Amino acid sequence: MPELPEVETTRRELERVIVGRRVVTAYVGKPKMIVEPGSLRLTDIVGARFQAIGRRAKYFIFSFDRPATLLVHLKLSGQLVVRRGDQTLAAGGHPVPRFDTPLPHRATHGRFDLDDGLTLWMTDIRQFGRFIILDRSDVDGYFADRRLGVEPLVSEFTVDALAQALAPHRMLPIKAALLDQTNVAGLGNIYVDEALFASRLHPLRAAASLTPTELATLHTEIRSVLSYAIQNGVAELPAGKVDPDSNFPRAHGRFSLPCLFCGTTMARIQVAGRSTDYCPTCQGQSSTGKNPHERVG
DNA sequence: AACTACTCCTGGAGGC
DNA sequence: TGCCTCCAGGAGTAGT
Repeated sequence: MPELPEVETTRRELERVIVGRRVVTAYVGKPKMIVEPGSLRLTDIVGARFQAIGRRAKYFIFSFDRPATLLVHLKLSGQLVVRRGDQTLAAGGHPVPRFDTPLPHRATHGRFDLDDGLTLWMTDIRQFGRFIILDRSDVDGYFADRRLGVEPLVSEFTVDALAQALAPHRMLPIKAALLDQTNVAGLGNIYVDEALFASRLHPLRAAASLTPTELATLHTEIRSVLSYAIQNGVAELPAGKVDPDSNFPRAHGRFSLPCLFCGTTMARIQVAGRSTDYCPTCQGQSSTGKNPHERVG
């Protein structure tokens, strides 16, 4: 499920390959996947040249040498692949179907032929992904309308910013608060579990109840987990389960497996309608800020 | 304002 | 083998 690290690593791959290329054809087979809030249409990017590929939260921002701008959201199961013939030049997102699958796949819904023989394919088993066409000047407003929170990897994301975002949520579980894109933008189910595990925080702790020490730890671990994933390969769990011998992800997908720190069997609960894996020992309800590992060894 | 429940989809897994 | 049910989850919306 593409979260911030998957979108960011994919963005970098795409940027390397398609910036400077010109769009020859733009086709999206499912009308419901096209969002055109203004006067611009998908066809308005035909003939345009890619200038830059940006990212905000889990949105790709494709900028061109004209005002028409394309946002892409992969939601749960979208993937982007750039091919020249059978050769894959860039790929990212949900790994099903496999990135080397012959395209178009029956779940391929977007096809953008570029000059230089390249094609950008969008495949999405669940059809939740979206192509959003906006005027360049309306992009900031689009995100503002969604009240997207701070980006966790920019300097504006401080401990204080995190504290302010969580403060209104007196009853909401910290897990639910971190999934809410208006608080922090870009985290999803996997990396919230990872950040809470690394921070030794129980997912049901009330968001506004964190001590200053816990907030500082959570702030550090959110950045650490995201940065690690971007640097070392992303956490995709095609079958919803992690490889038992892998040490990443360390929490999500490890339900019923031993905690990598203390050996306790990892538990799974539902929080905000999402499967949430955590260690009952390391992430106890204690709000003392004491690290359970100091006792476990 | 804060929070919950539901919706969109389909493939894969597990039960019998 | 073959049904059937359940599960996975980002984000928008409606309702409490």
